[in-house]
Amino acid sequence: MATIYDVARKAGVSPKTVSRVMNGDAPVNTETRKAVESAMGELAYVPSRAARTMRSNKTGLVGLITGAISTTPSSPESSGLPDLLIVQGILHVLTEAGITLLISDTGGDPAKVADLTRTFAQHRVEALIYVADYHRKVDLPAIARAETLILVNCFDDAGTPCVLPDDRRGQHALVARLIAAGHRRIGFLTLPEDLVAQGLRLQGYRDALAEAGLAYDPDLVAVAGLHNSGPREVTLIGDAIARMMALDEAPTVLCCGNDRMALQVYGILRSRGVAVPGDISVAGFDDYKLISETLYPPLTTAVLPYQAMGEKAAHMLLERLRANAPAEKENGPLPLISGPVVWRQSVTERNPSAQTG
Amino acid sequence: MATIYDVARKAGVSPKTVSRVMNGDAPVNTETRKAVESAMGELAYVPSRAARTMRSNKTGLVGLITGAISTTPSSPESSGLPDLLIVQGILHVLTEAGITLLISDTGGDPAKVADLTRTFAQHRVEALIYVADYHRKVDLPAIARAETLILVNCFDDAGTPCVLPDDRRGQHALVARLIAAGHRRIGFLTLPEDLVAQGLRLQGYRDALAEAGLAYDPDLVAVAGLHNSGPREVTLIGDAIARMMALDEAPTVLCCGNDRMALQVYGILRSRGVAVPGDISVAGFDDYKLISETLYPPLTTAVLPYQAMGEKAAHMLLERLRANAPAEKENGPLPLISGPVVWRQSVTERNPSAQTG
DNA sequence: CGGTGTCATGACATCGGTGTCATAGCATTG
DNA sequence: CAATGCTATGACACCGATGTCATGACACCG
Repeated sequence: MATIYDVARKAGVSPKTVSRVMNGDAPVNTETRKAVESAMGELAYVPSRAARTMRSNKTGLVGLITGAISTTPSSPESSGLPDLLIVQGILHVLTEAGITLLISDTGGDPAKVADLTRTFAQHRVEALIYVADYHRKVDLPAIARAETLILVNCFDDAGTPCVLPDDRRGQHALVARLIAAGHRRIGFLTLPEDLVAQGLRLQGYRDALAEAGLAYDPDLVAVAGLHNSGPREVTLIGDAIARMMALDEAPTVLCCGNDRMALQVYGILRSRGVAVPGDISVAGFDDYKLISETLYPPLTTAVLPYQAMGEKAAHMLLERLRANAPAEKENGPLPLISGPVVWRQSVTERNPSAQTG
Repeated sequence: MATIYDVARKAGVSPKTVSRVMNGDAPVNTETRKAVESAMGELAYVPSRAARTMRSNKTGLVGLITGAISTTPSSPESSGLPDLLIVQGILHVLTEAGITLLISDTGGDPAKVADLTRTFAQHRVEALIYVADYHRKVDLPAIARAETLILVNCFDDAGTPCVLPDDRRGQHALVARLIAAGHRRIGFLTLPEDLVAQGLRLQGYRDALAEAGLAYDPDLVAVAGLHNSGPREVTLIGDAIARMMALDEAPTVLCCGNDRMALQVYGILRSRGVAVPGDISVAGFDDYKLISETLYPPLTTAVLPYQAMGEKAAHMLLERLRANAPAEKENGPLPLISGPVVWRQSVTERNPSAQTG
């Protein structure tokens, strides 16, 4: 591979002049520039980042870790998707900014974090991003010390900067929209109770009810999600639905903890001869398009903006890099990213005047 | 950040000796070694890859590009998932091998490939991987010249090494298994005709029929998939099903082009009062667990082993790197990766003696 | 006891860029 | 015309590792 010396010799100038042509940091005579540029072209010269890094201490690299990072055991709600979508969002923004992403995966083994971090350190990454596969608290090994570090889809006790989904607001918006559509009895089949998202979404649900002056009825709320699909979850959901449908005032719509659960609810309801949305409406959460757009009828759901979270994290990172502010512990409000409600045909409009929202 | 000189000074030795301790490439006195190691520990020394790269010309970096690479327009069957799963597979293997992956995304713009490739070249990546989001032919810009390059989920005319899914074998295995279960009239709702996978899977379908001595009946095959979900696809699939069900000898099972289509088929069948699998069986393709495990009843399907394809590609890469054989055009048989059939409750066993397979 | 081999270590050059400083050439200015 | 300033360029050192070679201290052997 050609070096700056080869180019310099071919163009009949000094290496430093070639450097100046590349970086434009000092005036170069037009003819000299042309000579250098054609020499670079002929030799297919590509400057070496390694050499450049040696002096400038700027690598243009950022490290990203997905998979297990916490030292606490984790409950894998993991479909493996969210973290990948977040990574895509980060990738777009950073690529645009000329930053190259080093990506590693713990493969589920938290013990590997130390190794990966060291590898990143060897490459002198300018910052680290950790992406969790579902909204949760993490317990960071104290390795990623002084470095700029940003957490996505997770948070810790130390106040490390993070980007989180606004589960509460999302559920609130969805339920408010259901109410606007004329629904008053809103069943809620929640995620497992140990998930952070579950508590927040329940709050959002209650917020929306309170805002509309509706009473909170515990009979309409049931923990019905498990961490994985399977016959046990089908039973759990089925029982919850049966209980709710048997109420004096049965729900007119079922909010599900996520789209995956909604998919199960479709099957369960239909196998019992209950039509969606003819007999009862169904709503999800996440907007996994693979499910929400494909279900028949298509699913009304709240967007969990994974891609946007990734983009937000990338922007925060760029800002910090420019400001040269490493790992500033923020005590301001956390950046909570919320997504819109997507209205599809799985929910009936009981109140034709409520087409807004 | 501490350098090898700092460590050497602290330990009272020469930098070269520190280097020897790190690399173990020459004998070092035990006491000297201990002194050096404790100096490294105290200074939290991490060697610089950049400096190391300067002499050795080994970077331990591999570049990966996803998104549009081809200069030909593409039809986006893309749910965005496959490429991500493939990347995960690659990531696991390469991380294990101590190689760090530089990942970029064209964001759908083929024009960016040149930029990305140049960035990778600056980092002196030792190889390039391109990952497509669905099985297709690509038309590579002639940039990634001499370098070791591997294509995943796609192929080109130039004979660049690639890893592809064995669509034909997968469909063959699935249909053979259906036949073993006693099914004789097997409907096939295929993917759009312009997809490479469609032709291969249709061949697999015919292979299995021929092998069992069953006649191929064109009435049982319909192109019913579009590139995206939506009312048009629902209509297409619905019409195809109606036509097949009205045949003198209606199918007892419907094979769908992929799991997403199967999900639609579930909805369409049930909205017409047709029970799955009571009245008719359904099979998919891909084994997107999010769908196949969650559908009610769970979906019988053929695994499209994206993760395994990624792993295979990574292994091929490692082998080439070790052999130092850049971009050898292979003319041997292509590595086609096939996955198993996953048998779930969406297909009835009509022949109780056929529990094998 | 001198020659030879092994062990342990250091001096020095080098990889490919860039920062610093010097300098030659020419124009401008008082 | 001498002093000053700007343009364009090069010489040289340096970033932090490692490859090459030299060397001093022993041990072993005949």
